[in-house]
Amino acid sequence: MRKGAETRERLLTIAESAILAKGFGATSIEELITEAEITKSGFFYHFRDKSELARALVHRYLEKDEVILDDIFRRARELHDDPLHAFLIGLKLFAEMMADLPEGHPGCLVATICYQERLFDRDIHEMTRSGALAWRERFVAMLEEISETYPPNDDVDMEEVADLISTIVEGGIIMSKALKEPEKLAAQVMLLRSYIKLLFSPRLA
Amino acid sequence: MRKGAETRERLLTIAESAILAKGFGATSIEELITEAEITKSGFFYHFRDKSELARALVHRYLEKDEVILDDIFRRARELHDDPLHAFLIGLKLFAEMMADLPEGHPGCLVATICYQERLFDRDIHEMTRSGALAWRERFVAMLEEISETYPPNDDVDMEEVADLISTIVEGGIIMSKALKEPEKLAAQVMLLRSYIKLLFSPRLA
DNA sequence: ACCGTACTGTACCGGGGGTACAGTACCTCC
DNA sequence: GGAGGTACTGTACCCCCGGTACAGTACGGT
Repeated sequence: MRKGAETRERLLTIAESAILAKGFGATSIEELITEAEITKSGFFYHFRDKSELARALVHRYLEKDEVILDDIFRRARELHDDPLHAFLIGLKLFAEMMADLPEGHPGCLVATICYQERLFDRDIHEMTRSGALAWRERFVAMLEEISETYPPNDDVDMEEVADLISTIVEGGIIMSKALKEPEKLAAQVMLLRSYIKLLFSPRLA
Repeated sequence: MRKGAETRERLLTIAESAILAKGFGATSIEELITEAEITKSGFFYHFRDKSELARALVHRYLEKDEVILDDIFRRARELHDDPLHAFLIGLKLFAEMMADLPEGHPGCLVATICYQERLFDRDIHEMTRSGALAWRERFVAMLEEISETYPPNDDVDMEEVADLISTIVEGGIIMSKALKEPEKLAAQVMLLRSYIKLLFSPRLA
């Protein structure tokens, strides 16, 4: 039981980094078991097929992601009681976390899956979609609380602004990779912070 | 000569949509030649190997992209002589173009390649990087002209703002796909427009 | 008639996904 | 201390696909 879960986790970790670097279709079960030092039978003991591996991967990824975001914005709220300032602090903490990744962000599983749609079944697409909707709901709640105190300086839909956060993180990861500038992601998140500041700043009314 | 170029173009078009839907590694030469109705030998007559196909694909993609952007921002400038208003019009035209894609944006080749780095050689990475730098230069030039007349309302680096445009397009494509909301991309580009408006609007100084 | 272009046809190799089982080492619980 | 479950290994096998090699050919222009 204990040992099985460890091997499974090791397989998932190896698979995640391989898939983010080469894509799902180009990642062979062979290379995963070589790196994990088990046999092919061992792999199929843990996962019925490659598609079950994908499901387990996305499940684990989204759960970890939730924990990280919960943690950052909970700490931000502890540092400042005002919703706008707490949110700006949260974005700063997030940007710092992205800047602390020495080789840049390894990539988002949701993005990989979107760019290889045809390889995955309806289940996986449901999972990534609800992951993206969870991001939206999290940020919409914060933004609506902010706009109660600070009327926005432009007529924008808060749901769109919430999605803009995910958009900039996803886009920032790609631009970091394309430009080979790992620090780009953090810088783009800080620009988002600049927009939030301008959007809600009462001095500019 | 004439017929050869046609077949080659057909292969590139088929390959592009297959790669954007399934990834490079998962796209088989077999399926490309089946759809193009030629033999495997015919494929290898046009491309030495899969990697040469990739190079040709990226080359064609970036050239088309340049033409489209040139066109949009040239027309925008014809519609308004002021650099800020022309840029805002250009973003609107761009958003409309994205909204007119009935099935949503098919995806950006640069993004696919970034998420499958290990499958491509140095040449291809140089091509995608210079593509991203070309986007930056195009927008930096416009933004600097704008900031001569309209001092920005926040202390931001114009190179970062230029990259934000690419970031939002790349991220918007992913969010459209993840959420299965094709109209999301256009909406996110319009939010970027809102940021540019707030950043340069003299009324908010 | 000849030459280049644009292919087709055939044959072959090795690797990878996936299936099917039989066997086994180890631990736990009764 | 035996039974049964967990977590594997070992072996054998099938088919498909990427990729290579190279011989042959239909056709259009000069």
